Formats: sequence, C-alpha cells, structure tokens
Amino acid sequence: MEEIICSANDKNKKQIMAVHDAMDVLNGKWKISIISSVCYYNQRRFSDILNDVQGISNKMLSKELKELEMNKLVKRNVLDTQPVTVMYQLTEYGKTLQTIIDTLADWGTEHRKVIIGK
Amino acid sequence: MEEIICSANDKNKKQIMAVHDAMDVLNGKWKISIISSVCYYNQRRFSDILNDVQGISNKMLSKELKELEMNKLVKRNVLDTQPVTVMYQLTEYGKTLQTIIDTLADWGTEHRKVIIGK
DNA sequence: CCGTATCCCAGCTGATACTG
DNA sequence: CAGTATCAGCTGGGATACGG
Repeated sequence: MEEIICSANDKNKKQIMAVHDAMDVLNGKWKISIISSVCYYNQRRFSDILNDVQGISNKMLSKELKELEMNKLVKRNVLDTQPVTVMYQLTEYGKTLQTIIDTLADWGTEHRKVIIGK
Repeated sequence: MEEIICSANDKNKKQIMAVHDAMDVLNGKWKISIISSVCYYNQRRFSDILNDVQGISNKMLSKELKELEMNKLVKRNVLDTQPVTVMYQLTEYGKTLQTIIDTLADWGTEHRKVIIGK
C-alpha cells in the first residue's frame, strides 16, 4: 500500500519535472506567442511577427527568436530579395509543439468568453 | 478565392490572440510549474510546492500564488491546526487547465529524452 | 509552518535612433 | 525590411531576517 502511494508520488514528481523541462525552453514573456504566430502561418516574416505579437519590441523579438533558433525550434530563412526578406518557420522539432499551442488556443478562446462575460 | 485567404488569416489572428489571452493568465517564470504541482497532487501545502518547484523562493511563490488566486485558478484553504496548515488546490475553473498541463508534461517528457540523448 | 519585510542588484524591457 | 546600438528605468528575484 505504501509502495503504491510512493510510486504515485514519484509519478507526480516526474510529471512536474516534465512540465518544468518544457517551460525551460518556452520561458520568457513572449516565446509562446511568437511560436504561435510562426506556427499558424507556417512561414512568417520578422515584421509580421512584430505585428502579430501585440506589445513586443523589435529588440525583444530579435532576442527571443535567437533563443528559439538556438533551441532548434525555429528556423531562419533569408531570401535573396531587395531588400532582404527573412522568413521564420518551425523546424520539424518545433512542430511537435503544435499540440501545446492548439491546447492553449482552445483554452484561451474559452477564457476570453469568461472574461468578456464579466 | 481571396475571401478564403482572408478568412484564413482572420482565423490565424484569432488563434494567436487566443494563445495570447491564455498566456496573460499564465505569465511569469513560475506560474505553470506551480499549477502543475497543485494540479497533480490535488492538494498541496505551501512548503510542498516550494520543494516541487525547483529554484523558486518563498517570496516568489507567495506572490505568484496570490495572482493565481486573483485569477480564480487556485483556491487557498487554511486548516485549523497548530501551527497553521495551508492547502492550495485548483478551483473548478483552474481544473480546465489540466489538458494544457498534461500536454506540456507529455512534450517535456519527450524533450528530456532528446536533451539527455545529446 | 506560512508567510511578510527589507535590502539590493542583474538583467529584462521599452524608447529611440541608427545601419546595411 | 530586418535588425543592432545605446540609454535608462523597472521589476524579477535572491538573501536574510522576522512575525503570527
């Protein structure tokens, strides 16, 4: 009986650690919003993301994108145009975040109704 | 045809806004980790959460819990013991976050494998 | 045990301006 | 367009100590 309780606790700890591991990569005020922009549009330019993510500055966007690149979640593509066009998209690995983003979008949609209802 | 593209874009915008709305409540370095602790244990004491959420200080935990209370995601229960015991649990509304937490835990579990694999 | 109070600093962040 | 540079303010967050 005690072992069951114990193993149940261990499982909880693991779940909590797993959430922590996920948040390690998704930390920062803007990261998840940026990912959602890139994710829903498949491809997205710097200035577009700047518009999508309400309130972010170019400095922060630049910084957060770099971190996402370092974590192999986002890929940067420079197109040979004049002036330069830069496209951001999710890497294959980044696409595994889709479920998380969708779940957040669903909850956010419902949450908005609750808030507006007040 | 153009209308389809346009409405598709509108849909993307809405999704991005929805994610943004969700993150509005889940902002802060620790909030999601705290919720996962309270959520997986159903009930959790202040000092337990302090242990679960690796790296958080009592000051930050106190502050974040207050914000979660204000947003009606977490409920605070004071038990009449000596010394006082305080239990935190998710409200009914907070429980609607379960799917998000689970999704994050799943991704985090896989992500950990990838990282350790390196 | 469950916090609050105080001190204090690194780094996050916004604003503005500037470059290729 | 896609950033970088610089300045300056604010806040997140640690350490420590204390109160109910």
